[in-house]
Amino acid sequence: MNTAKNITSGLEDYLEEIYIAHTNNKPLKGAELARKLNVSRASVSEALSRLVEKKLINYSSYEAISLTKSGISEAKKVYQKHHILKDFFEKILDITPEEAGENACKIEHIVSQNILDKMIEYTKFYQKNKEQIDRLKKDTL
Amino acid sequence: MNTAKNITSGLEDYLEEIYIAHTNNKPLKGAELARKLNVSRASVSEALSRLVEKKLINYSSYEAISLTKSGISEAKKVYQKHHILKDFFEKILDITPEEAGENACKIEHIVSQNILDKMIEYTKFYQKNKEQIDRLKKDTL
DNA sequence: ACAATGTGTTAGGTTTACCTTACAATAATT
DNA sequence: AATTATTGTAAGGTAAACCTAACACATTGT
Repeated sequence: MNTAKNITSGLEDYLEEIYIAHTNNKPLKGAELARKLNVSRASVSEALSRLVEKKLINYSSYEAISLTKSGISEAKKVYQKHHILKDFFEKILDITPEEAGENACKIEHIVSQNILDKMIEYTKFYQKNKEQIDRLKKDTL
Repeated sequence: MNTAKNITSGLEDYLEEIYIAHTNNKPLKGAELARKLNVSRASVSEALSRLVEKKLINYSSYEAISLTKSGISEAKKVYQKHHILKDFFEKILDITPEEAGENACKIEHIVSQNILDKMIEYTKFYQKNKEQIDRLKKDTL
């Protein structure tokens, strides 16, 4: 199978960036994507044709890239993973937003759903009990 | 630069498995490594020559693989990362050892040192305050 | 000792993801 | 409209990981 899902980490990064432009209603062209992801225009060109093959985006030369329905739902998944991780790193581990984001970017492609679910749960728990936990922290460290 | 460090995720996996054999004083041959890592003997053969080039292991055909000094220190780093992650997933997020291990295996190659340090800190904090935190958890969930 | 089993390497391929260079097509500016 | 700038693609390469098949070399068991 090589048609729809089975998206690779590499492609997920492109998809995610396209999704961000999509949610901001900013038309996104290949050259801009290349700049955002720090890759060459040629690499973007290849990646976009793979995404078109997989029917995750609509795209033809010189036009803005747009997501298909299944592209949106795939991208949303990746984006959510990213945010669960970033949030967890920031809130629980007190990592700066930049570092949290960089790590989330890489880990989002490989972490299991189960761990993400537990991270959500733990983040919620922490937020509900911030005062008590922070007090415990002060006493410990 | 292609001589010593700059070890890739792929090679780290080989190195880690060699290190485990090393700490258990079990002589390890290529074929056994292939079985452990679920790759072909051919792939192991290639990986081992890359590790020899990088002076991380000593090895010649039909002999047990051994780590050089710098191999040991590199391997130790990877192994520690693995355990910090595994521990954190098990203890803080209540993930099964298997799943924690699988995730650690992949994430160990990409996570930042800073996050690992915070994970250690948090794990320590948690263990010191287990009762109180667990009580809070029961009240929340 | 010799056949069977196990181990290692080579050669030749694949896939993903990236690159540079060069050129083509489009858009923008003057 | 013509020039300049931007954007896109094609061709050709690299590098890491992996594979299978075929063969060479070693070890083990009878």
